[in-house]
Amino acid sequence: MFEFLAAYLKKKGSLTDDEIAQIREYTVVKSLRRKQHLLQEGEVSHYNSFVAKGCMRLYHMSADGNEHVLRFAVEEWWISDYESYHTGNLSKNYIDALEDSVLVMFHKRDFDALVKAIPNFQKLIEKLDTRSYDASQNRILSTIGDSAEVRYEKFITTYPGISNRVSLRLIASYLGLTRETLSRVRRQYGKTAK
Amino acid sequence: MFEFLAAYLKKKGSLTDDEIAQIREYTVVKSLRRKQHLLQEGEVSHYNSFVAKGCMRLYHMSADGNEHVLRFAVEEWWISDYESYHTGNLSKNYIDALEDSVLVMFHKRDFDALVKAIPNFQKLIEKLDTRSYDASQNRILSTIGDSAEVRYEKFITTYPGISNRVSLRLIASYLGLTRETLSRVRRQYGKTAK
DNA sequence: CGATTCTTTGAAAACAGTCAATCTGTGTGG
DNA sequence: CCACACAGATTGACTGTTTTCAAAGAATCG
Repeated sequence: MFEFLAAYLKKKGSLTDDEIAQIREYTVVKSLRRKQHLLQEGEVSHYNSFVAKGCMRLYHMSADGNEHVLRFAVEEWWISDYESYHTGNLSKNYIDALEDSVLVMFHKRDFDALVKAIPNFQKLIEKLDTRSYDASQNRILSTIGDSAEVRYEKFITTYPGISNRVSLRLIASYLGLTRETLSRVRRQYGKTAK
Repeated sequence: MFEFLAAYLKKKGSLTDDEIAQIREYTVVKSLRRKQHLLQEGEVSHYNSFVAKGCMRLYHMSADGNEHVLRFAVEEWWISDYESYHTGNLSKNYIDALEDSVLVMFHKRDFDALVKAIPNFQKLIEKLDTRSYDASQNRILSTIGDSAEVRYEKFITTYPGISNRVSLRLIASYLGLTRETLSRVRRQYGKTAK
């Protein structure tokens, strides 16, 4: 399964075979069945994980038991609870598998060392970090400024690979809507879109 | 005005006087009167700016003329349209001064070089970047999961230095509410809070 | 196939937005 | 010093949107 990460590093970061071999040394491969958890609230997120196969989700559970999806991650995305990962504090969130999945994981300690040691890897990771930040800003803007219909529309056009793979309940949760509202919004959207 | 940045770098990043002198070489100091713009839609955000004095705001203007505040920045905060800054693409946003302000600005070219050259500076900036990302995640979570009242409450407790300095109209815009709704929410909050 | 989860629908209630008017505080010019 | 203008904040009445609760229909998994 490491081969998926190797191909990714070659394609996106132009890493050499030597560099990739070096990275391989520090990986842990983990398989998760659908619904299994990678992280639970109260644990520290020590690992940054590359999704080689499957679909993962980072979510928060509020006091009244409501789930809110913070992120999805499919093949070639990375996932961790970055707040806990960065600070070492206990996570307030959960990560679980929405499908049977395979992850290539790095302990933060090793990941940081590799980033420092391999300039091409560093460049790639920095690019991902800034993209991720920019995506957050766009999500904030859409959430505070767009109607439910527009938010849904933007989501399925921005992340078609996710929207046709996860349930509407989860998309609604990501968008900050109830499933009922999303259901009604889609009916409307179907009409106006074509 | 550079002295404000110097003190900040010493305090937050333990930079030496030599390092600070080196950084000083690349700064541009700019004063803005209230309501003046630092960046307009369609320009590229080439600079990262440290707020030495005053209060700035980054906002988006939607097609129908609505403003949405993406960020505030007061003393010791940094501001830029990071999406444009990172990618070099034209900005979709505006930055203006909410009060008479003084900025210590770095061209991205120089800023990147300094980050590379001064490890302590790099460490400080990386910490800020991750904090900024984590704050974005928390804002997303609050926006999709909390009621208007709770969002307001969290805002004023998280950013008291901002909430007692900017108008309610702007806080409403930051929270994704109309000023009327925020006004009503506050009346309720005043009752339940004490 | 049965059980479970996901999606849709309906009706009522809660919430937030719009528009228009009023109120408040601040600062300016006469 | 007062009168006035101005911007920000509040209020009321109304409209539109979203949630809630309950129930039923569709799809999926074991």
